[in-house]
Amino acid sequence: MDSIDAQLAAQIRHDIIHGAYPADERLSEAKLCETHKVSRTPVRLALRLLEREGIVQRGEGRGYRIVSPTITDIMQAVQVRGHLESLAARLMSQAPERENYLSHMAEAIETIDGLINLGRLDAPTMHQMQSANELFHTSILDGCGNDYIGFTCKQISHLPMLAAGSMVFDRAITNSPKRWEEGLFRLRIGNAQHQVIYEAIELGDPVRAEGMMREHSHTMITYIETFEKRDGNLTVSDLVSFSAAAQTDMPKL
Amino acid sequence: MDSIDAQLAAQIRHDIIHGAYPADERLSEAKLCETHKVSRTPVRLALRLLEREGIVQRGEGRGYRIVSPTITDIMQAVQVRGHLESLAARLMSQAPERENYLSHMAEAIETIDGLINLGRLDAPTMHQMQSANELFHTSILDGCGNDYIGFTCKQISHLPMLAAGSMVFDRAITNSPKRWEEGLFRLRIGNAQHQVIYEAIELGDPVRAEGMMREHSHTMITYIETFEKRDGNLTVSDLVSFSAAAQTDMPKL
DNA sequence: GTATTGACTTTGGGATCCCAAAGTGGGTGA
DNA sequence: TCACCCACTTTGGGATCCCAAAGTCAATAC
Repeated sequence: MDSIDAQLAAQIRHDIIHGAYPADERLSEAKLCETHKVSRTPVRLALRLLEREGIVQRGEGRGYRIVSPTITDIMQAVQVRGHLESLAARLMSQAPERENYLSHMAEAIETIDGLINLGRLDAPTMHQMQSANELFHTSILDGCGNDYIGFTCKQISHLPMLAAGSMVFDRAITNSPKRWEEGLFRLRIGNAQHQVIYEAIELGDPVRAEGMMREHSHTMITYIETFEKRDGNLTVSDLVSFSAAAQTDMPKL
Repeated sequence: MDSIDAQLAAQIRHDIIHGAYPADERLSEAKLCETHKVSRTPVRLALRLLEREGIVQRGEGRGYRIVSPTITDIMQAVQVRGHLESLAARLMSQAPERENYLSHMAEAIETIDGLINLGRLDAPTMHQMQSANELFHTSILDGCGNDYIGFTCKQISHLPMLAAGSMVFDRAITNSPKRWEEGLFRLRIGNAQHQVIYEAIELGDPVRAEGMMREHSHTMITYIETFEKRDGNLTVSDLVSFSAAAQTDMPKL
C-alpha cells in the first residue's frame, strides 16, 4: 500500500494528463487539500514529486503552474527511452551474465506469438501481451549489466506510453477487418523484431542488437505518428487509452 | 536562494558521496534534524528528493538506508549520459534550428583552444575551460530539438562527473613534465573531437555526429579507468576532486 | 486621471504536535 | 532455560499552527 502522497501524486498526474485542468492553470496547495480531503503535508510532497517529473513548475511567484505534456513531449520521451534501450541491447549482447535472462526473453516471445495466433485482441489478451512485452524489455534492462539504464528509464516512466514494456494498440482495430489484419500484422512485425534482438544478443552481436532495438523503438513512434495523421489532433488522453499499460497507470483510490 | 530543503539535500548528498556515513548506515529523520538544526519538514522533503535520486532507500522497515554510489555506478551513469548526448548530436545534425546554437559551439571550441595554448592548468583556467565545455555540451542538448534529452540528463546530474559539461582533470598533472604533456594532449584530443562534432552537425552528417560524440563520451570513461588502474582503489570522493565541476556541487551553506 | 504607497489577503515554507505501526526488551510461564 | 507475549520506545506519516514574503486592491496625492 502506497502512502497518501504517492496516491495523491498519481491522482493529480492522472488528472493533468487527462486534461482535467485548463492550460496554464495555477493550482494552490490549499485547493488541492480541499478537493482531495487531505492535509497540506502530503500535498506538498506530491507536488514536489510532480515538480521533479516536470508536470508542474514551481517558482515564478506564488503557486504551481501546470505543464501538461503534449504529444510531442511523449514522442520525444519515447525516443529517449528507445535510445537507452538500444544501448542496453548492445551492452547485453556482450555481457557474460546475459545467460540468466535469455530464457525469460524467449518465454516472452513465445507468449506473444501464442497470443497473436489466438487471433483475439480483447482487453485481457492485450493485457497478457503487454505483460509479456514488459518481461522482454525489462529483461534487457536488467541483464545489460548497466543498472543505470533501467534506473534512468524508471525516472521518466511516469508519462503515458513510457512505462516499461508499454505497447501501442490501435483503438480502431475493431472498426473493420482490414484494420484488424493491420493490427495483427503490426504485432507480428514487433515480435519478429523481438526475435532478431534475442538472437543478436544470444549470439553476441552488438551492432545487430543495437540496430534492431533502435528500429523496434522507432516503430512505436511511427505508429503514434500514423494515428496522429489519421485521427487529426490526437490528445495525450487518447494516447493513454491506446496503451495497454494504461490500467497500471490508474490510481486505485 | 534555494529553500532549506534543497540546501539540506545538497549537504546530505555531499556527505554521502564523500563517505561521511559508514556503509549501510541507517539514518533517521530525528538525527538529521538534530545535526542540521532544522525541523522535520525540510528533512523529509530532502530525504524524498535523495530517495528519488537513488542515494537513499526507504521502506524495508523503519529508517532510510544509505546507498553510496560506487565508481562503477558513476561510470555506468557517464555511459548513459554519453549515449544520450550522442542521440542529441545526431538529432541536432538534422534539426533546422541548429543554426542558432552553432556560434556558441564554435565559441566554446575557440575558448578551450585558447586556454590550452596558454599552457597553464591552474584552478581558474580549468574552471574557465569547464565553463566553455559546459557551453558546448548544453548547446547540443538545447539545440537538438528533443527537450527530453536535456531533461533526462538533468535527472541524473546530481552524481559527481555528471553535471552538464563535467571534465576529468588528472590530479597528478603537476607531478612530472610527462604527466603535464599527457594532460595537455588529452585536452587537445578532446577539443579536436569537439571540432569534428561541430563540423558534422554543421554539415548535417548524423552518422558522423553521433559516432564522434559516442567516442567523445567514451574518452571520459577511458580516463577514469586509467586513473583507477594507476591509483589503485579510486574512491568516489577522489573522482569528485578530479572534476572541475566539483565546485558547483559544493553546497554553499 | 494616474501613479504610488500602504494595508490587507493569499500562499507557501518551516515547526510542532499527534498518532499509528514497527521494533525492542523484559517478564512470566512452560 | 527457552520461548512467547505484553508493554514501552522509536520512528515515520499526517495534521495543524505560525510566519514571512508576495500579491492585490484601494485610497490618497500629484
